Amino acid sequence: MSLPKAYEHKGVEDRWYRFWEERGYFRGQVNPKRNPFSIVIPPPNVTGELHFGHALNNTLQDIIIRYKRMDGYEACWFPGTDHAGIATQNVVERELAKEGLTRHDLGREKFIERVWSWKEKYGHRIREQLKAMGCSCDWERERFTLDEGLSKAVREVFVRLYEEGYIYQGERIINWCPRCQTALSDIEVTDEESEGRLYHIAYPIEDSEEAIVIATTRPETMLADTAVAVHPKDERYEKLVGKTAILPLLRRKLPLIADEAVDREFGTGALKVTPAHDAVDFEIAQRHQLEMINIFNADATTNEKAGPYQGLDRYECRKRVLEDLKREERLIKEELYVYAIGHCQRCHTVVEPILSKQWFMKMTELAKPAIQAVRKGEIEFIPKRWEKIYFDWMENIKDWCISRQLWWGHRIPAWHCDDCGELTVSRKTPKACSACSSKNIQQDEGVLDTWFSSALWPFSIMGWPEKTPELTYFYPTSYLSTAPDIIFFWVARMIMMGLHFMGKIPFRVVLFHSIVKDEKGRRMSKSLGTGVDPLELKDQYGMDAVRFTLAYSMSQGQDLRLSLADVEGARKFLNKIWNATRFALMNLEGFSAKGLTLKQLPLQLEDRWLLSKLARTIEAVRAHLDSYEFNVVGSTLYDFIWHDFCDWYLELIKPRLTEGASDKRAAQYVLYLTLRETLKLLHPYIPFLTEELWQKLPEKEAESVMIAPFPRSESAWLDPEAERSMNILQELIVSIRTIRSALNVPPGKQAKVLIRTEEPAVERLIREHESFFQDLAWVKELSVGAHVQRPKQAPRKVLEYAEVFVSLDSWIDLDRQRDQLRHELEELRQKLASTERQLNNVEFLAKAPKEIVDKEKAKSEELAAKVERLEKNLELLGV
RNA sequence: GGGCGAAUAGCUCAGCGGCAGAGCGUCCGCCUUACACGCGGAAGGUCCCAGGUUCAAAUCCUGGUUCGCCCACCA
Repeated sequence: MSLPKAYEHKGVEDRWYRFWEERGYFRGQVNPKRNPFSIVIPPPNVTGELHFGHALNNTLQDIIIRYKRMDGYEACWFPGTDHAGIATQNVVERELAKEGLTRHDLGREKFIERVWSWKEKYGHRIREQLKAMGCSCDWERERFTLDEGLSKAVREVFVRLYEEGYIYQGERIINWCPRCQTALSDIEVTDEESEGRLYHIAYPIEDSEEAIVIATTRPETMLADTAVAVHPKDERYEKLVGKTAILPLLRRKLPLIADEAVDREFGTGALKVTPAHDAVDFEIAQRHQLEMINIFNADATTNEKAGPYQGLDRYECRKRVLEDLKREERLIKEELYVYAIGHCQRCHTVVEPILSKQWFMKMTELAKPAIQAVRKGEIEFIPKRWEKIYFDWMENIKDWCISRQLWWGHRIPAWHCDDCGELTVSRKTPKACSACSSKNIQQDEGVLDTWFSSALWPFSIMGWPEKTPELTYFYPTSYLSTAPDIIFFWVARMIMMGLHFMGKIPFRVVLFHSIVKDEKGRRMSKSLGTGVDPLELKDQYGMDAVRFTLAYSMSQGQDLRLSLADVEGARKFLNKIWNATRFALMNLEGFSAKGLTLKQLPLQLEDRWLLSKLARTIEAVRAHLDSYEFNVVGSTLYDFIWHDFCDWYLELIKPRLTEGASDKRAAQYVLYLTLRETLKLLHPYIPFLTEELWQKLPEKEAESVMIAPFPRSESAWLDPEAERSMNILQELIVSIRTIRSALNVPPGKQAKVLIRTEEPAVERLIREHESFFQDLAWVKELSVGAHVQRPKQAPRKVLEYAEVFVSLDSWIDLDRQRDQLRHELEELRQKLASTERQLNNVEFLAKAPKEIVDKEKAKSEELAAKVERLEKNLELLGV
């Protein structure tokens, strides 16, 4: 069997995905014999395409679920998608617009059919993309938030919360998007700073020459004013309170009232009260029983209440109002003014606060146990600082506007009676009004906020409200991985709903992953044109490379800047693994590990050293996976494989792999063992390549690496003595290489090396491993001992326990050697000075722990010795 | 207005009380038969600034500077 010299991912990845899927490895079953480990996927929007945020998030989930699956848990990753109310409806409306149609042209039923067919057509794309990324989801458990089962859960929750008094209908100021033509919740509105104007308008006082000047950024809303308010303690306006102002243009009489909500510092200290178009004004109006006038239609054009201004777009209306105010000389002043203005999260239209009858959920009581669950540590947030953000929001939580004037979504299960006006809220479509038995009932036109169903995801996906075995076994889930920007939208609400309906937290750990940015530090976004399709990179570099890069580059609490150079680096790492395996396989032909144990084999120093390193690597990988430090796991594996395994071990054992070498089998066994364990350690990160290579192993532990047991660190492998010895040999070899390189000696040129050491153990170690020096430092002749004399003008390197000389006769580059020594000496002197400063410090000697002081002393002695020897050396060179 | 995060090698970033690290880039030398997608070596740092705590600070505290992100009903 001969493999190509370079790893080619194309064709490999998808083949193995099919292999796993066909064998059912992704399935998670209720299995009392094992401990469950479950994850629910943050459901992507059906209409969406996966971007790098998804790629990162799902890679991290897949790493964890693969790790736990290999480690003996009954692992189950529940996948699915979200119907994404507004987003999806907008997409389909845009499609219709291309045909010159609106949803109203189709009507509700036809429109929803259209969205469903869109969903059927494109909804599977997410699944295909996740598969392409290697995600080991249990596809037989895939759900969609508008599925029959999940819709049932939604109705059940709505009805129960209504009956319990948490859900109510009310007339409130809500955020209205005139483009989407629906109410929004507070968190669906994003404030953006924008430059506007602050207009000062004079409202005359009835029966007086006086006027009161108010300031506003939205002058058109004056048409809906029903009062003017000042602060009760504002002396400037004391005598005006109780009088009547006249609304310019419309000449409506407005009471002048006093209310604490007015800020005396702002503008003129007088506030126009517009109860139907401002939340603060609405509250003032309630306190003073003011009239409430709504001047806007659903599309933010003015209605009949705007009088002569009826039928205008809100900005056109603003323009006309301002012109007329100018004409009437009521516009006193206008100034440039930068202020935050709310925009629709989905379409970026400026949101209009409008008084409207909507459905709300009372949150304060629901939030309490959810706060406790995190405070008591039942749910852990990583990084921890998100807990504070969660607490701040939850402790000041407002009622949640859950109704939307959309067509795509869960229809609100409430029916209004035309006869008695009462509401019937019911799980099933009622035949008659529950209050008066009238048959003239109409279902509420609205649907629920898309996040309403997402909040139930961790248990609705497992079949709730039925009492399924899955719920008993897999709930609560073990781990949630998500983007920090949906902590309020989703995470907080899942915790509240989970506690309320299941009586248990929905997950034990929440990892808020990094935000993925592009190379210039911009947030990846399709609308900004900075989005890159993860699958394009899969094509170019292979998904394994992309996965490794993402996991390796993430860092808890930090943004991740995705760099193509890093992906390229990961690809090279894969190639390195490919070639190391190729080398191993070439040398394992005919080898069988059957019946072999480490104990009976003549292990060499390098074998014991590598096994010790392997044991530490396994330990570190497990520990850092358990704490979700994916980057540390990545660098641990990278260092072990590239540096310990390839650079040192493979090079050291090459001579032993030749025919007839006496300890060949020991090397083969360690090689085989390390390769096998390493492939398993790597598998969660780079599932495709590891499977490809696993299948080529001479003796497979399992038919797939995916179901092989995750490595456990063997304490018997730990060998501190071997590590110390190898360190010394490595240091000596590097010293020789450094000298050679400094003198421009090509590797082909063999050198004579002398090592002076006064430590017998070091001397013995060197003698026993002379071949290391020949193979790795191209040494021809090696003399070692306490009485080794430095050959004339031989360049040297000073170590703690030895001095290394390289005798190179004719081709010594003296200048180079001298520069190098000077540089080194300077560094050493600085270090020595700093340690001496420490040791002359009485307080350091008195207060620092003994081992630190001892370490410092030893260091100082070594440095002093080195400096002295170097100085002598330089003298000899005639400096 | 409040809160949070970042600032470390030319670039991208780890490290977060006890000898300043990696990858990429740069420079020098190598086709040493697993890998030139490679091997060996090297250069390169006021750890943003100013104070403080400590025997000891890149790391902890205070205050700044610059950048980024959240939250908030000054119309």
